[in-house]
Amino acid sequence: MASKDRILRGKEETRTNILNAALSIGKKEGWQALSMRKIADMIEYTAPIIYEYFDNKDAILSELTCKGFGKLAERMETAKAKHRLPGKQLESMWMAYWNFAFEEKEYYQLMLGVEMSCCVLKPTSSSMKKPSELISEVIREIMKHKNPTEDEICKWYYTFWSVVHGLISINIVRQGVSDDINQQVLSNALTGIINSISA
Amino acid sequence: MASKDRILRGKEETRTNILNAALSIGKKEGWQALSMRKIADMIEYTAPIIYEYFDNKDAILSELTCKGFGKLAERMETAKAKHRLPGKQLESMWMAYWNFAFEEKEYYQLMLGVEMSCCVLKPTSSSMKKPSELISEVIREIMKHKNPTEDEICKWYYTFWSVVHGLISINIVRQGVSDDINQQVLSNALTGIINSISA
DNA sequence: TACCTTTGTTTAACAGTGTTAGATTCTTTT
DNA sequence: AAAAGAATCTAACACTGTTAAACAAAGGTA
Repeated sequence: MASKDRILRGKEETRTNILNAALSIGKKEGWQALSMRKIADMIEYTAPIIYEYFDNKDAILSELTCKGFGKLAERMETAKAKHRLPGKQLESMWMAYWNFAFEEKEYYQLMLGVEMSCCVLKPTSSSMKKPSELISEVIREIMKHKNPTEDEICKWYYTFWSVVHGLISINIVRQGVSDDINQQVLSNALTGIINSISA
Repeated sequence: MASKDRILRGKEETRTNILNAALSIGKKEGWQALSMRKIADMIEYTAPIIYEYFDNKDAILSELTCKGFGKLAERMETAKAKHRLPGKQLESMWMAYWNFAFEEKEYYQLMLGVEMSCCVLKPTSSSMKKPSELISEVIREIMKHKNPTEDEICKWYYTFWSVVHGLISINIVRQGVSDDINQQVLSNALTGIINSISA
C-alpha cells in the first residue's frame, strides 16, 4: 500500500529531522548545550517522541559520530583521487583531514572527543605556560649554533607537543592501541624530531 | 588572635577538601559524573557552602586544571635534571609528559579537554575504520619495495594521525595558535614523515 | 456504522543537575 | 544577656534525561 510507504517515509524523515536538529544545536550552542527538549522544540514535537526513534541521547550522538566518519572518509577519498604519487596522496589526504576538522568542527569534536568548555578560560595562566617554557628553553639551547628565530622554536615545540598529545588522546579516547606500537611511535617520533632539530 | 588563625586554617582546609573531593570523584566516576551535591556529601556539608569557596563548578575545575599543570611542570623539571645533553633532556621531558598523562589521566583530561564518554561505544564500527584503511593502503603502496610488516604500517599510520590530530585538538582547545605556525608544523611534519617512509 | 486495536503523541512525573535567596543556627562581641 | 556577625542549611527555580500513563487519531473488522 502506498499509504504505508508515505508513513514510513514520514518516519524516516522525522528521524533525520532529529539528527539535523541535534547537529544544528550542537553547531550553534555547542554540544554541552544540547538537550532532548531543545531538539523536540526544533522539530515541533515533545521530548518523549524522540525515544521512539533513538534509545537515548547518546544514540543520537553516536549516529552523528558515524555520519562524521563517513563525511571524513569521503573527503579523504576525493583528496586521494586528485594525485597519482602515493606521497602526494598522503599529503593531500591529511590536508583533507585537517580541513575537515575545522570546517566540520562539531562533527570532529564528537568523533575524537575534543572538549573546549572549561580550561579555555585561562589561556595565559602562568602555571599553564611553565611546561611550554621548559621545553622551549631546551630547544633554544640545542639550536643555539644556528641562531633560530622565536618562530622556529615555537614551531618545533608544537611539533613535539602535537605528536605526543595526539598519541595520548587517541589512546584515551580509543583505548586498545597496543603498548608496543605506542612506544615505537613515541620514541621514533621523538628521536626523529630531535635529530631534525640538531642537524 | 590565634582563634582567628585556627578559623582561617579551617577555611583553607575545607577549600582543599572541596578540591580533593572533586578530584576523587572525577577519578572514581569520571568528570561527567561530578556534581556539587556529591562534593558536598563527601565533605559532609550541603551544596551551597561550596559557593562560599568557589564562584561555581567551573572555578573548581579551573583550579584543578592549574594544579595539574603545576604537577606536570614538576615532573618535567625533575626529568630534565636527570640529564645533561639537551637531546636527552628533551626525550626525558616528553617521556615524563607521557607518563603524567596516563598516571594522572583525570588531570590530563581536564587540562587538555579529552573526553571519552560517547564514541567509545563503537570502536570497530566500519565507518570508523574507513579513514584508517584508506591511509594504511597508501602507506603500504609507498613502502612496498621493502616488504613492511603490518605493525610497521600501523606505526606510521599512528605517527601521521597523532601529529595531525594533536595539532588539531590543541588548536580547538587552546585557540590562538597562529595560522602560519600551524601550516608550517603541519606540512613540515607531513613531508618529514613521508620522507622517512619512502627512504 | 459501531467497535476494537494499534499507532502516534502528549502530560505528568521522577530523580538528578547548577545555582540563589531566605531563614536559621551558631559564635563572637558588646 | 542582648545584639551583631558569620556559618550553615532549607527551599526553591529552572533546567536535565528518561519513563509510565493517559489521550487522541487512525486502521481494520464485524
